[in-house]
Amino acid sequence: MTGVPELLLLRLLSQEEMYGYELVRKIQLVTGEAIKLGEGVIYPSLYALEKAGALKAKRRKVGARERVYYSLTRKGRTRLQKLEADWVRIRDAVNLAGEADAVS
Amino acid sequence: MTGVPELLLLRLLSQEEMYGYELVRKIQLVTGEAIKLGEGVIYPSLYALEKAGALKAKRRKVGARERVYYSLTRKGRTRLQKLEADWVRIRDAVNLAGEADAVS
DNA sequence: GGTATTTACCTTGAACTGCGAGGTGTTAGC
DNA sequence: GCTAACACCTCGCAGTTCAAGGTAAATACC
Repeated sequence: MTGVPELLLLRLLSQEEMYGYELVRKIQLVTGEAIKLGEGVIYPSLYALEKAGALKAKRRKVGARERVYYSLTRKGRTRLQKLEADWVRIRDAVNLAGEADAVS
Repeated sequence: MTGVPELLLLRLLSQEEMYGYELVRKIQLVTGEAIKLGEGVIYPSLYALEKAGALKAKRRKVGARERVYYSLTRKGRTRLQKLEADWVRIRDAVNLAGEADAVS
């Protein structure tokens, strides 16, 4: 209904490229622990977004360890804008419904 | 993740008892067309909530036509409070993430 | 009188989402 | 040498949401 995980991923990646494990912790950080998305959510989401052409992956060796960095494509930026708009629409609608309800 | 449909249902029914078909239109009305939940969402939700003890149903004849009116139980009010709190948590977290992201 | 729309109920099957719990191997600290 | 953190990945379930159907009565329209 709201697509919150995807929205958060695209938002963060629109700022700077990051890798999966990093995103898991970053999301907890920027939401003040309120939203915790596990790796079981993050990794499949990243693959789906990459497959959809919204993200591009870049494998990079850091020492002997490999990380997969993701960044937004042009298509990804378009998608982010749409998700932001959707979110605002839903958020405001729910708030509106709350007020209308309280008043009625 | 957010349980928006259930939240809207419980909110509306906490104000006054209503029947399924009425709820479908009411939700469109109070959200300014932004959220449209079809009968395929509403009816199963109502049954589930009734089964969970959050709603009670009252069949009433209006003319020769029968309507099923739903209203909140005490358990339903508790559940509504929890959902409201959850919603605020998610909403604020997403907003917070947006700001943190824009600033960083 | 007949027909179309609206009211009102309900079900089904599928798609999509989200997640916990698992597994592998690497690096760092003690 | 051992434990904890790092970093990747997958599986299968459970829950949510939906479009599309179907029934039947009431109303509106011609």
